[in-house]
Amino acid sequence: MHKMNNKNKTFIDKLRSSGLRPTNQRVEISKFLFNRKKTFHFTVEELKNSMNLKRSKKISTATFYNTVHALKSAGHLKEFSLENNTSYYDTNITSHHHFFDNGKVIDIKSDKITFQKLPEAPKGKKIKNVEVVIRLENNN
Amino acid sequence: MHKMNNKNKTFIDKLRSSGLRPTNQRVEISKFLFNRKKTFHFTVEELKNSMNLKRSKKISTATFYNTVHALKSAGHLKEFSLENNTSYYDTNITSHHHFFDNGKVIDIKSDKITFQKLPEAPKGKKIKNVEVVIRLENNN
DNA sequence: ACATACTTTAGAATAATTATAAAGTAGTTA
DNA sequence: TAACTACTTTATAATTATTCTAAAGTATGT
Repeated sequence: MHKMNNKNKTFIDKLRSSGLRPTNQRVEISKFLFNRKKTFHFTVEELKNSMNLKRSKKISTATFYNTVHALKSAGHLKEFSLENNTSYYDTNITSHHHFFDNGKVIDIKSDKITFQKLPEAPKGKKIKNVEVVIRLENNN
Repeated sequence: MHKMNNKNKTFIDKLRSSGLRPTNQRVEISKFLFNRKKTFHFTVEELKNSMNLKRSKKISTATFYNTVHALKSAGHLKEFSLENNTSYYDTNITSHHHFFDNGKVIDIKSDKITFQKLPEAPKGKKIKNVEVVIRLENNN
């Protein structure tokens, strides 16, 4: 039994609140995802490659998928899709919006977009969230 | 050489302007997609199944994908993605928005949503389009 | 230490999509 | 029409992202 430092605390909490025991692999993934100043956008494949590159003992694909899924289901990651049949995840789970620029994703803070008019939800339904995607192209 | 009726004209034009010769298969697909009053949302798999169900001679998967792609590239179809790694297409190519309700898609006319505030595009970029997705959930 | 339950992993399975290459069809030209 | 060329269709293989499976490993409570 070793002492746990504060840095790791947060990641471990996210794992626990996702119903996951904090195993070594999961702690490393969680640390990699959340131990950063800026929002991080990634696909599971990208995450796996960048983490495994520097490791002698690789973490398996299934573990990456399982961990990312659990974190997402618990609300610690946000999922979104581009037009390439791949799931992207965002460590910024606060309500916000995105610029899409040729596959590159840039966050837009929620307060940068406000609505003058929004439609009513159909009867029996209510609005869960509103997401705006602003597609960019080059000036010429 | 047979006379072409007006109904077919539109579909054939869409094919030609997509760089596709109007073969039988393509004309039938184009007709199926565009000969309808309401906007049509579909995946290639759904399109294939619903068209091939009533046919003795099936149209191949590759032809569906090729035709849909060309129509999309030419701007006759709009592509969008949900969180299930499948491409959806929309015969409504005018700028508009969507409700997503458990995988079901409902169009929102462009004028139903207006903005009070929108961010500037990053330098060197300009805004190509703005798309809003309103996710729904059941009341209570 | 034991038992039970949860994890990891490699590899198989699946689903959506794209690529390939052979056979078919259309359009053009002589 | 005959011949030629270019474009199409198709079945099938290949690819990519993801999920499933089952065996071996690890953790936690008693």
